[in-house]
Amino acid sequence: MLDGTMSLAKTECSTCPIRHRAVCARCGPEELVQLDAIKSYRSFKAGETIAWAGESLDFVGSVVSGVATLSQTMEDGRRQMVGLLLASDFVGRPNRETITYDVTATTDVVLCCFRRKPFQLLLVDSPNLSERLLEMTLDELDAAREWMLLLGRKTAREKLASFLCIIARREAGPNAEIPHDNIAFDLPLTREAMADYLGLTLETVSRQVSGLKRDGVVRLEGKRRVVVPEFDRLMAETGDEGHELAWA
Amino acid sequence: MLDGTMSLAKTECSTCPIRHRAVCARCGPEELVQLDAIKSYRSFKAGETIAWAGESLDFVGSVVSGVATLSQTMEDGRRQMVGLLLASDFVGRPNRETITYDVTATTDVVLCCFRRKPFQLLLVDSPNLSERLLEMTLDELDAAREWMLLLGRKTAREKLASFLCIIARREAGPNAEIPHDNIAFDLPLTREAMADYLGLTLETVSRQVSGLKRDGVVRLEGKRRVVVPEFDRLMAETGDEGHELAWA
DNA sequence: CGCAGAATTGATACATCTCAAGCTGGGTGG
DNA sequence: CCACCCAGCTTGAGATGTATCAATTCTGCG
Repeated sequence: MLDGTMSLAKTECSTCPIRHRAVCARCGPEELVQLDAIKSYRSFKAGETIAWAGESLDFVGSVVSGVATLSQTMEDGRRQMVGLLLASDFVGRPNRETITYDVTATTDVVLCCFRRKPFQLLLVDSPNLSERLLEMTLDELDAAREWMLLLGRKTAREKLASFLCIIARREAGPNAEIPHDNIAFDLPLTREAMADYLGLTLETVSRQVSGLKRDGVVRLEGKRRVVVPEFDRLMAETGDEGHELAWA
Repeated sequence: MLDGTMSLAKTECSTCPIRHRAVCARCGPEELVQLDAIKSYRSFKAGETIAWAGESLDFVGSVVSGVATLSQTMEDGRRQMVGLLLASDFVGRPNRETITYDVTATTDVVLCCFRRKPFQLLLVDSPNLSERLLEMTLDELDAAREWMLLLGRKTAREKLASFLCIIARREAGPNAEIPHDNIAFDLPLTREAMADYLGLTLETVSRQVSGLKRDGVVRLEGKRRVVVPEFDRLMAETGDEGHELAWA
Protein backbone atom coordinates (compact mmCIF):
# COMPACT_ATOMS: atom_id res chain seq x y z
CA MET A 1 0.00 0.00 0.00
CA LEU A 2 0.77 3.67 -0.10
CA ASP A 3 1.96 3.32 -3.65
CA GLY A 4 0.62 5.82 -6.09
CA THR A 5 -0.02 8.35 -3.35
CA MET A 6 1.75 11.59 -3.60
CA SER A 7 3.95 13.00 -0.88
CA LEU A 8 3.37 16.61 -0.09
CA ALA A 9 6.01 19.15 0.65
CA LYS A 10 6.69 19.54 4.35
CA THR A 11 4.65 22.10 6.18
CA GLU A 12 5.47 24.10 9.25
CA CYS A 13 3.95 22.61 12.38
CA SER A 14 3.32 26.13 13.61
CA THR A 15 0.72 26.70 10.90
CA CYS A 16 -0.74 23.20 11.09
CA PRO A 17 -4.55 23.25 11.40
CA ILE A 18 -4.58 20.40 13.92
CA ARG A 19 -1.60 21.64 15.91
CA HIS A 20 -3.59 22.13 19.12
CA ARG A 21 -5.69 18.97 19.02
CA ALA A 22 -3.52 16.18 17.61
CA VAL A 23 -1.11 13.87 19.38
CA CYS A 24 1.51 16.63 19.24
CA ALA A 25 -0.80 19.15 20.92
CA ARG A 26 1.31 19.57 24.04
CA CYS A 27 4.76 19.24 22.52
CA GLY A 28 7.22 22.09 22.94
CA PRO A 29 9.40 23.57 20.19
CA GLU A 30 12.25 21.12 20.71
CA GLU A 31 9.90 18.14 20.53
CA LEU A 32 8.32 19.52 17.38
CA VAL A 33 11.75 19.61 15.78
CA GLN A 34 12.19 15.93 16.53
CA LEU A 35 8.72 15.07 15.22
CA ASP A 36 9.34 17.19 12.18
CA ALA A 37 12.40 15.11 11.36
CA ILE A 38 10.39 11.91 11.07
CA LYS A 39 7.21 13.22 9.53
CA SER A 40 5.85 13.30 6.00
CA TYR A 41 2.49 14.13 4.52
CA ARG A 42 0.51 11.70 2.44
CA SER A 43 -2.68 12.28 0.50
CA PHE A 44 -5.41 9.83 -0.38
CA LYS A 45 -8.37 10.28 -2.64
CA ALA A 46 -11.95 9.56 -1.60
CA GLY A 47 -12.56 5.81 -1.72
CA GLU A 48 -8.90 4.89 -1.60
CA THR A 49 -7.71 2.29 0.89
CA ILE A 50 -5.03 3.63 3.21
CA ALA A 51 -4.11 0.23 4.69
CA TRP A 52 -5.49 -3.30 4.77
CA ALA A 53 -6.09 -5.27 7.96
CA GLY A 54 -3.17 -7.58 8.69
CA GLU A 55 -0.77 -5.57 6.58
CA SER A 56 2.41 -4.37 8.18
CA LEU A 57 2.43 -0.64 8.69
CA ASP A 58 5.65 1.29 9.18
CA PHE A 59 4.03 4.55 10.22
CA VAL A 60 1.59 6.06 12.65
CA GLY A 61 0.07 9.48 12.17
CA SER A 62 -2.65 12.07 12.42
CA VAL A 63 -5.53 12.91 10.14
CA VAL A 64 -4.88 16.48 8.99
CA SER A 65 -8.03 16.82 6.93
CA GLY A 66 -10.81 14.65 5.56
CA VAL A 67 -12.55 11.59 6.94
CA ALA A 68 -11.23 8.04 7.17
CA THR A 69 -12.77 4.90 8.64
CA LEU A 70 -11.60 1.77 10.44
CA SER A 71 -13.53 -1.38 9.61
CA GLN A 72 -13.57 -5.12 10.06
CA THR A 73 -14.92 -7.67 7.61
CA MET A 74 -16.10 -11.24 8.21
CA GLU A 75 -15.49 -14.07 5.72
CA ASP A 76 -19.03 -13.91 4.36
CA GLY A 77 -18.76 -10.18 3.73
CA ARG A 78 -20.54 -8.77 6.77
CA ARG A 79 -18.74 -5.55 7.62
CA GLN A 80 -18.67 -3.38 10.71
CA MET A 81 -17.07 -0.01 10.99
CA VAL A 82 -15.26 0.35 14.30
CA GLY A 83 -13.89 3.85 14.05
CA LEU A 84 -14.51 7.14 12.32
CA LEU A 85 -11.34 9.22 12.00
CA LEU A 86 -11.78 12.95 11.67
CA ALA A 87 -9.26 15.79 11.64
CA SER A 88 -6.68 15.40 14.46
CA ASP A 89 -7.49 11.75 15.16
CA PHE A 90 -4.60 9.32 15.50
CA VAL A 91 -3.97 6.37 13.18
CA GLY A 92 -2.00 3.23 13.95
CA ARG A 93 -0.67 1.61 17.08
CA PRO A 94 2.82 2.16 18.48
CA ASN A 95 4.77 -1.00 19.26
CA ARG A 96 2.67 -3.03 16.88
CA GLU A 97 3.97 -4.17 13.53
CA THR A 98 0.64 -4.73 11.78
CA ILE A 99 -2.65 -2.90 11.57
CA THR A 100 -5.75 -4.74 12.80
CA TYR A 101 -8.40 -2.98 10.69
CA ASP A 102 -8.95 -1.78 7.16
CA VAL A 103 -8.32 1.95 6.97
CA THR A 104 -10.21 3.71 4.19
CA ALA A 105 -10.45 7.32 3.07
CA THR A 106 -14.12 8.24 2.59
CA THR A 107 -13.32 11.76 1.50
CA ASP A 108 -10.01 13.12 0.26
CA VAL A 109 -7.64 12.70 3.19
CA VAL A 110 -4.30 14.18 4.19
CA LEU A 111 -2.28 12.30 6.76
CA CYS A 112 0.70 13.56 8.75
CA CYS A 113 2.72 10.36 9.08
CA PHE A 114 5.53 9.62 11.52
CA ARG A 115 7.92 6.75 10.92
CA ARG A 116 6.84 4.23 13.53
CA LYS A 117 10.17 3.12 15.01
CA PRO A 118 11.54 6.60 15.74
CA PHE A 119 8.11 7.69 16.95
CA GLN A 120 8.16 4.89 19.52
CA LEU A 121 11.53 6.11 20.77
CA LEU A 122 10.23 9.67 21.06
CA LEU A 123 7.26 8.38 23.01
CA VAL A 124 9.58 6.99 25.69
CA ASP A 125 11.32 10.23 26.54
CA SER A 126 8.67 12.76 25.70
CA PRO A 127 5.95 12.72 28.35
CA ASN A 128 4.16 15.52 26.54
CA LEU A 129 3.70 13.16 23.65
CA SER A 130 2.90 9.96 25.53
CA GLU A 131 0.49 11.66 27.92
CA ARG A 132 -1.44 13.13 25.05
CA LEU A 133 -1.53 9.78 23.27
CA LEU A 134 -2.87 8.10 26.40
CA GLU A 135 -5.51 10.76 26.75
CA MET A 136 -6.57 10.40 23.11
CA THR A 137 -6.68 6.61 23.43
CA LEU A 138 -8.88 6.86 26.51
CA ASP A 139 -11.19 9.21 24.61
CA GLU A 140 -11.39 6.73 21.77
CA LEU A 141 -12.20 4.00 24.24
CA ASP A 142 -15.04 6.08 25.63
CA ALA A 143 -16.30 6.70 22.10
CA ALA A 144 -16.11 2.98 21.31
CA ARG A 145 -18.13 2.18 24.42
CA GLU A 146 -20.71 4.80 23.56
CA TRP A 147 -20.93 3.09 20.21
CA MET A 148 -21.43 -0.30 21.85
CA LEU A 149 -24.58 1.06 23.49
CA LEU A 150 -25.79 2.27 20.12
CA LEU A 151 -25.06 -1.03 18.37
CA GLY A 152 -26.47 -3.23 21.10
CA ARG A 153 -29.53 -1.36 22.25
CA LYS A 154 -30.68 1.47 20.04
CA THR A 155 -33.40 1.31 17.40
CA ALA A 156 -32.65 2.10 13.77
CA ARG A 157 -34.13 5.58 14.10
CA GLU A 158 -32.14 6.30 17.25
CA LYS A 159 -29.00 5.08 15.50
CA LEU A 160 -29.49 7.48 12.63
CA ALA A 161 -30.25 10.41 14.91
CA SER A 162 -27.17 9.63 17.01
CA PHE A 163 -25.01 9.46 13.94
CA LEU A 164 -26.28 12.78 12.61
CA CYS A 165 -25.64 14.34 16.01
CA ILE A 166 -22.04 13.24 16.02
CA ILE A 167 -21.40 14.54 12.54
CA ALA A 168 -23.19 17.79 13.29
CA ARG A 169 -21.05 18.28 16.37
CA ARG A 170 -17.74 17.70 14.65
CA GLU A 171 -18.40 18.97 11.14
CA ALA A 172 -20.61 21.97 11.59
CA GLY A 173 -19.91 25.18 13.47
CA PRO A 174 -16.08 25.00 13.28
CA ASN A 175 -15.68 24.28 16.97
CA ALA A 176 -18.88 25.55 18.45
CA GLU A 177 -19.22 23.85 21.81
CA ILE A 178 -22.95 24.41 22.08
CA PRO A 179 -24.58 23.35 18.83
CA HIS A 180 -27.05 25.92 17.54
CA ASP A 181 -30.14 25.59 15.36
CA ASN A 182 -30.09 25.51 11.57
CA ILE A 183 -26.83 23.63 11.48
CA ALA A 184 -25.98 22.44 7.97
CA PHE A 185 -23.35 19.90 6.99
CA ASP A 186 -22.41 17.31 4.38
CA LEU A 187 -22.58 13.62 5.18
CA PRO A 188 -19.05 12.31 4.73
CA LEU A 189 -20.30 8.74 4.21
CA THR A 190 -22.44 6.94 1.63
CA ARG A 191 -25.60 5.18 2.80
CA GLU A 192 -23.72 1.92 2.65
CA ALA A 193 -20.87 3.22 4.82
CA MET A 194 -23.40 4.62 7.28
CA ALA A 195 -25.02 1.19 7.39
CA ASP A 196 -21.66 -0.40 8.14
CA TYR A 197 -21.13 2.07 10.92
CA LEU A 198 -24.56 1.66 12.47
CA GLY A 199 -24.93 -2.11 12.16
CA LEU A 200 -27.84 -1.79 9.72
CA THR A 201 -28.49 -2.45 6.03
CA LEU A 202 -28.30 0.40 3.58
CA GLU A 203 -32.03 0.08 2.87
CA THR A 204 -32.86 0.59 6.53
CA VAL A 205 -30.58 3.62 6.68
CA SER A 206 -32.35 5.08 3.68
CA ARG A 207 -35.78 4.47 5.20
CA GLN A 208 -34.82 6.08 8.49
CA VAL A 209 -33.38 9.14 6.77
CA SER A 210 -36.65 9.42 4.86
CA GLY A 211 -38.56 9.03 8.12
CA LEU A 212 -36.61 11.79 9.87
CA LYS A 213 -37.13 14.01 6.84
CA ARG A 214 -40.86 13.23 6.70
CA ASP A 215 -41.18 14.14 10.39
CA GLY A 216 -39.34 17.42 9.91
CA VAL A 217 -36.38 16.53 12.10
CA VAL A 218 -33.98 17.17 9.22
CA ARG A 219 -34.13 18.65 5.75
CA LEU A 220 -32.12 17.33 2.81
CA GLU A 221 -30.55 19.48 0.12
CA GLY A 222 -29.49 16.95 -2.44
CA LYS A 223 -28.52 13.51 -1.16
CA ARG A 224 -25.64 14.56 0.98
CA ARG A 225 -26.32 17.95 2.52
CA VAL A 226 -28.32 17.91 5.75
CA VAL A 227 -29.95 20.82 7.57
CA VAL A 228 -31.07 20.47 11.18
CA PRO A 229 -33.72 23.11 11.97
CA GLU A 230 -33.80 22.45 15.72
CA PHE A 231 -30.89 20.65 17.27
CA ASP A 232 -32.87 19.66 20.36
CA ARG A 233 -35.39 17.94 18.14
CA LEU A 234 -32.62 15.75 16.72
CA MET A 235 -31.13 15.13 20.15
CA ALA A 236 -34.50 13.97 21.42
CA GLU A 237 -34.49 11.24 18.78
CA THR A 238 -31.15 9.77 19.87
CA GLY A 239 -32.50 8.09 22.99
CA ASP A 240 -29.79 9.79 25.07
CA GLU A 241 -31.97 12.50 26.60
CA GLY A 242 -29.78 15.35 27.70
CA HIS A 243 -26.92 14.01 29.73
CA GLU A 244 -24.73 13.35 26.71
CA LEU A 245 -21.40 14.21 28.25
CA ALA A 246 -18.92 12.65 25.89
CA TRP A 247 -17.69 13.52 22.39
CA ALA A 248 -14.85 15.94 22.95
CA MET B 1 -20.24 4.28 47.61
CA LEU B 2 -17.53 2.06 48.98
CA ASP B 3 -19.20 2.24 52.35
CA GLY B 4 -19.68 -1.02 54.11
CA THR B 5 -16.82 -2.63 52.21
CA MET B 6 -14.03 -3.98 54.25
CA SER B 7 -10.44 -3.00 53.75
CA LEU B 8 -7.98 -5.84 53.70
CA ALA B 9 -4.60 -5.84 55.29
CA LYS B 10 -1.85 -4.85 52.90
CA THR B 11 -0.22 -7.60 50.94
CA GLU B 12 3.25 -7.79 49.52
CA CYS B 13 3.36 -6.90 45.84
CA SER B 14 5.98 -9.61 45.38
CA THR B 15 3.43 -12.31 46.08
CA CYS B 16 0.58 -10.61 44.22
CA PRO B 17 -1.17 -12.96 41.79
CA ILE B 18 -1.49 -10.27 39.13
CA ARG B 19 1.98 -8.86 39.62
CA HIS B 20 3.13 -9.69 36.09
CA ARG B 21 0.01 -8.69 34.16
CA ALA B 22 -1.44 -5.62 35.84
CA VAL B 23 -0.64 -1.97 35.30
CA CYS B 24 2.37 -2.37 37.63
CA ALA B 25 3.76 -5.27 35.59
CA ARG B 26 6.91 -3.50 34.51
CA CYS B 27 7.59 -1.45 37.60
CA GLY B 28 10.89 -1.91 39.40
CA PRO B 29 11.34 -2.29 43.18
CA GLU B 30 11.56 1.45 43.83
CA GLU B 31 8.37 2.13 41.87
CA LEU B 32 6.59 -0.65 43.75
CA VAL B 33 7.48 1.06 47.00
CA GLN B 34 5.82 4.23 45.78
CA LEU B 35 2.74 2.37 44.57
CA ASP B 36 2.59 0.46 47.81
CA ALA B 37 2.39 3.72 49.71
CA ILE B 38 -0.83 4.74 47.98
CA LYS B 39 -2.53 1.39 47.64
CA SER B 40 -5.23 -0.35 49.61
CA TYR B 41 -7.30 -3.46 49.00
CA ARG B 42 -11.06 -3.40 48.85
CA SER B 43 -13.46 -6.33 48.67
CA PHE B 44 -16.90 -6.44 47.15
CA LYS B 45 -19.47 -9.19 47.29
CA ALA B 46 -21.15 -10.66 44.22
CA GLY B 47 -23.89 -8.32 43.04
CA GLU B 48 -22.52 -5.31 44.85
CA THR B 49 -22.09 -2.02 42.97
CA ILE B 50 -18.52 -0.77 43.05
CA ALA B 51 -19.34 2.66 41.61
CA TRP B 52 -22.22 4.42 39.90
CA ALA B 53 -21.91 6.28 36.61
CA GLY B 54 -21.45 10.00 37.18
CA GLU B 55 -20.17 9.51 40.70
CA SER B 56 -16.84 11.02 41.60
CA LEU B 57 -14.21 8.38 42.13
CA ASP B 58 -11.04 9.10 44.10
CA PHE B 59 -9.20 5.95 43.12
CA VAL B 60 -8.08 3.89 40.17
CA GLY B 61 -7.00 0.30 40.51
CA SER B 62 -6.61 -3.28 39.37
CA VAL B 63 -8.90 -6.26 39.66
CA VAL B 64 -6.98 -8.76 41.80
CA SER B 65 -9.59 -11.50 41.66
CA GLY B 66 -13.19 -11.98 40.57
CA VAL B 67 -15.19 -10.46 37.73
CA ALA B 68 -16.62 -6.96 37.45
CA THR B 69 -18.53 -5.27 34.64
CA LEU B 70 -18.85 -1.80 33.17
CA SER B 71 -22.31 -0.89 31.94
CA GLN B 72 -24.43 1.95 30.65
CA THR B 73 -28.16 2.38 31.14
CA MET B 74 -30.65 4.42 29.14
CA GLU B 75 -33.58 6.30 30.73
CA ASP B 76 -36.07 3.62 29.79
CA GLY B 77 -33.97 0.88 31.34
CA ARG B 78 -32.21 -0.55 28.29
CA ARG B 79 -28.76 -1.57 29.46
CA GLN B 80 -25.57 -2.36 27.60
CA MET B 81 -22.46 -3.80 29.15
CA VAL B 82 -19.38 -2.11 27.70
CA GLY B 83 -16.61 -3.88 29.54
CA LEU B 84 -15.86 -7.12 31.32
CA LEU B 85 -13.11 -6.75 33.92
CA LEU B 86 -11.17 -9.87 34.83
CA ALA B 87 -8.13 -10.36 37.03
CA SER B 88 -5.39 -7.79 36.25
CA ASP B 89 -7.70 -5.43 34.34
CA PHE B 90 -7.55 -1.73 35.16
CA VAL B 91 -10.44 0.29 36.60
CA GLY B 92 -10.95 4.03 36.40
CA ARG B 93 -9.48 6.83 34.36
CA PRO B 94 -6.53 8.94 35.44
CA ASN B 95 -7.07 12.70 35.20
CA ARG B 96 -10.81 12.30 35.33
CA GLU B 97 -12.81 13.15 38.40
CA THR B 98 -15.88 11.04 37.69
CA ILE B 99 -16.54 7.58 36.37
CA THR B 100 -18.57 7.27 33.17
CA TYR B 101 -20.05 3.80 33.69
CA ASP B 102 -21.63 1.71 36.39
CA VAL B 103 -19.06 -0.69 37.82
CA THR B 104 -20.55 -3.85 39.30
CA ALA B 105 -19.06 -6.93 40.93
CA THR B 106 -20.65 -10.03 39.39
CA THR B 107 -18.65 -12.40 41.55
CA ASP B 108 -16.82 -11.61 44.77
CA VAL B 109 -14.16 -9.10 43.77
CA VAL B 110 -10.93 -7.86 45.30
CA LEU B 111 -9.57 -4.57 44.02
CA CYS B 112 -6.10 -3.14 44.51
CA CYS B 113 -6.90 0.57 44.67
CA PHE B 114 -4.48 3.47 44.23
CA ARG B 115 -5.43 6.94 45.38
CA ARG B 116 -6.04 8.76 42.14
CA LYS B 117 -4.18 12.03 42.62
CA PRO B 118 -0.84 10.52 43.72
CA PHE B 119 -1.24 7.85 41.06
CA GLN B 120 -1.46 10.56 38.42
CA LEU B 121 1.76 12.09 39.71
CA LEU B 122 3.50 8.73 39.60
CA LEU B 123 2.32 8.27 36.04
CA VAL B 124 4.19 11.39 34.99
CA ASP B 125 7.64 10.32 36.12
CA SER B 126 7.38 6.58 35.84
CA PRO B 127 7.50 5.53 32.18
CA ASN B 128 7.28 1.88 33.23
CA LEU B 129 3.86 2.64 34.63
CA SER B 130 2.55 4.94 31.91
CA GLU B 131 3.78 2.76 29.07
CA ARG B 132 2.04 -0.25 30.53
CA LEU B 133 -1.16 1.73 31.04
CA LEU B 134 -1.08 2.89 27.42
CA GLU B 135 -0.56 -0.67 26.26
CA MET B 136 -3.45 -1.94 28.37
CA THR B 137 -5.70 0.87 27.14
CA LEU B 138 -4.88 0.04 23.53
CA ASP B 139 -5.69 -3.62 24.23
CA GLU B 140 -9.02 -2.60 25.73
CA LEU B 141 -9.72 -0.48 22.67
CA ASP B 142 -9.06 -3.48 20.43
CA ALA B 143 -11.37 -5.58 22.58
CA ALA B 144 -14.08 -2.91 22.42
CA ARG B 145 -13.81 -2.84 18.64
CA GLU B 146 -13.99 -6.61 18.43
CA TRP B 147 -17.14 -6.30 20.50
CA MET B 148 -18.56 -3.72 18.11
CA LEU B 149 -18.36 -6.30 15.33
CA LEU B 150 -20.19 -8.76 17.53
CA LEU B 151 -22.91 -6.30 18.52
CA GLY B 152 -23.43 -4.91 15.06
CA ARG B 153 -23.16 -7.94 12.83
CA LYS B 154 -23.27 -11.30 14.57
CA THR B 155 -26.32 -13.52 15.02
CA ALA B 156 -27.53 -14.51 18.48
CA ARG B 157 -25.89 -17.92 18.19
CA GLU B 158 -22.59 -16.43 17.06
CA LYS B 159 -22.75 -13.98 19.94
CA LEU B 160 -23.15 -16.77 22.48
CA ALA B 161 -20.37 -18.84 20.96
CA SER B 162 -18.06 -15.81 20.91
CA PHE B 163 -18.82 -15.05 24.53
CA LEU B 164 -18.14 -18.63 25.62
CA CYS B 165 -14.85 -18.56 23.70
CA ILE B 166 -13.69 -15.47 25.52
CA ILE B 167 -14.55 -16.85 28.91
CA ALA B 168 -12.98 -20.20 28.07
CA ARG B 169 -9.78 -18.47 27.03
CA ARG B 170 -9.44 -16.36 30.14
CA GLU B 171 -10.99 -18.55 32.81
CA ALA B 172 -9.96 -22.06 31.89
CA GLY B 173 -6.46 -23.49 31.59
CA PRO B 174 -4.78 -21.00 33.97
CA ASN B 175 -2.86 -19.32 31.16
CA ALA B 176 -2.89 -21.92 28.40
CA GLU B 177 -2.17 -20.05 25.20
CA ILE B 178 -3.57 -22.75 22.94
CA PRO B 179 -6.96 -23.81 24.28
CA HIS B 180 -7.34 -27.58 24.48
CA ASP B 181 -10.40 -29.83 24.32
CA ASN B 182 -12.61 -30.65 27.30
CA ILE B 183 -12.18 -27.22 28.80
CA ALA B 184 -14.52 -26.65 31.73
CA PHE B 185 -15.34 -23.36 33.41
CA ASP B 186 -18.00 -21.50 35.35
CA LEU B 187 -19.99 -18.70 33.76
CA PRO B 188 -19.29 -15.60 35.84
CA LEU B 189 -22.50 -13.92 34.64
CA THR B 190 -26.21 -14.57 34.99
CA ARG B 191 -28.27 -14.98 31.81
CA GLU B 192 -29.44 -11.44 32.25
CA ALA B 193 -25.91 -10.07 32.51
CA MET B 194 -24.91 -12.11 29.47
CA ALA B 195 -27.86 -10.58 27.62
CA ASP B 196 -26.69 -7.09 28.61
CA TYR B 197 -23.24 -7.90 27.35
CA LEU B 198 -24.38 -9.39 24.05
CA GLY B 199 -27.13 -6.94 23.17
CA LEU B 200 -29.85 -9.60 23.47
CA THR B 201 -32.71 -10.43 25.82
CA LEU B 202 -32.24 -13.00 28.53
CA GLU B 203 -34.76 -15.29 26.84
CA THR B 204 -32.77 -15.29 23.63
CA VAL B 205 -29.58 -16.04 25.55
CA SER B 206 -31.30 -18.97 27.22
CA ARG B 207 -32.58 -20.32 23.91
CA GLN B 208 -29.16 -20.08 22.29
CA VAL B 209 -27.47 -21.85 25.19
CA SER B 210 -30.08 -24.59 24.84
CA GLY B 211 -29.41 -24.72 21.13
CA LEU B 212 -25.65 -25.08 21.53
CA LYS B 213 -26.27 -27.79 24.12
CA ARG B 214 -28.75 -29.63 21.88
CA ASP B 215 -26.21 -29.59 19.05
CA GLY B 216 -23.47 -30.96 21.27
CA VAL B 217 -21.25 -27.88 21.07
CA VAL B 218 -21.26 -27.53 24.86
CA ARG B 219 -22.41 -29.58 27.83
CA LEU B 220 -23.88 -28.03 30.97
CA GLU B 221 -23.27 -29.28 34.51
CA GLY B 222 -25.79 -27.35 36.53
CA LYS B 223 -26.73 -23.90 35.23
CA ARG B 224 -23.36 -22.30 35.50
CA ARG B 225 -20.67 -24.89 34.71
CA VAL B 226 -19.86 -25.34 31.03
CA VAL B 227 -17.82 -28.08 29.36
CA VAL B 228 -16.54 -27.64 25.81
CA PRO B 229 -15.79 -31.08 24.29
CA GLU B 230 -14.08 -29.73 21.16
CA PHE B 231 -12.82 -26.19 21.21
CA ASP B 232 -12.69 -25.98 17.41
CA ARG B 233 -16.36 -26.84 17.26
CA LEU B 234 -17.15 -23.84 19.45
CA MET B 235 -14.79 -21.60 17.49
CA ALA B 236 -16.54 -22.56 14.26
CA GLU B 237 -19.79 -21.18 15.69
CA THR B 238 -18.36 -17.73 16.41
CA GLY B 239 -18.31 -16.61 12.79
CA ASP B 240 -14.65 -15.66 13.15
CA GLU B 241 -13.20 -18.67 11.33
CA GLY B 242 -9.65 -19.15 12.43
CA HIS B 243 -7.81 -15.89 12.12
CA GLU B 244 -8.80 -14.69 15.58
CA LEU B 245 -5.61 -12.91 16.47
CA ALA B 246 -6.62 -10.76 19.38
CA TRP B 247 -7.48 -11.47 23.00
CA ALA B 248 -4.21 -11.34 24.84
C1' DC C 1 -40.58 -28.18 52.96
C1' DG C 2 -41.29 -24.41 50.57
C1' DC C 3 -39.88 -20.16 48.96
C1' DA C 4 -37.38 -16.82 45.74
C1' DG C 5 -34.31 -15.89 42.25
C1' DA C 6 -32.74 -17.84 38.02
C1' DA C 7 -33.57 -20.24 33.99
C1' DT C 8 -36.32 -22.56 30.45
C1' DT C 9 -39.87 -22.91 27.12
C1' DG C 10 -43.93 -21.54 24.31
C1' DA C 11 -46.87 -18.43 21.43
C1' DT C 12 -47.13 -14.30 19.17
C1' DA C 13 -45.66 -9.57 17.66
C1' DC C 14 -42.78 -6.69 15.24
C1' DA C 15 -38.42 -4.38 13.66
C1' DT C 16 -35.22 -5.07 10.50
C1' DC C 17 -33.42 -7.82 6.66
C1' DT C 18 -33.81 -9.56 2.06
C1' DC C 19 -34.97 -9.49 -2.55
C1' DA C 20 -36.55 -6.79 -6.25
C1' DA C 21 -37.88 -2.88 -8.86
C1' DG C 22 -37.36 1.97 -10.00
C1' DC C 23 -35.54 6.59 -9.40
C1' DT C 24 -32.08 10.50 -9.58
C1' DG C 25 -28.32 13.28 -10.83
C1' DG C 26 -23.94 14.11 -12.56
C1' DG C 27 -20.59 12.71 -15.99
C1' DT C 28 -19.40 11.13 -20.74
C1' DG C 29 -19.22 10.24 -25.46
C1' DG C 30 -21.45 10.57 -29.78
C1' DC D 1 -26.40 19.41 -26.58
C1' DC D 2 -28.63 15.52 -25.83
C1' DA D 3 -29.05 10.61 -24.63
C1' DC D 4 -27.34 7.33 -22.11
C1' DC D 5 -25.22 5.23 -18.21
C1' DC D 6 -24.26 4.00 -13.73
C1' DA D 7 -23.34 4.47 -8.85
C1' DG D 8 -25.92 5.88 -5.27
C1' DC D 9 -30.26 6.06 -3.43
C1' DT D 10 -35.27 5.21 -2.58
C1' DT D 11 -39.29 2.48 -2.10
C1' DG D 12 -42.16 -1.75 -1.87
C1' DA D 13 -43.55 -6.52 -0.44
C1' DG D 14 -42.57 -10.38 1.97
C1' DA D 15 -39.42 -13.32 4.98
C1' DT D 16 -37.19 -13.96 9.31
C1' DG D 17 -34.68 -13.44 13.68
C1' DT D 18 -35.22 -11.62 17.90
C1' DA D 19 -38.20 -9.30 21.33
C1' DT D 20 -42.15 -9.52 24.11
C1' DC D 21 -45.50 -11.52 27.06
C1' DA D 22 -46.71 -15.40 29.73
C1' DA D 23 -46.35 -19.74 32.05
C1' DT D 24 -43.70 -23.30 34.12
C1' DT D 25 -39.69 -25.55 35.93
C1' DC D 26 -35.42 -25.71 38.11
C1' DT D 27 -31.99 -24.90 42.00
C1' DG D 28 -30.05 -23.65 46.14
C1' DC D 29 -31.02 -22.39 50.73
C1' DG D 30 -33.26 -20.92 55.07
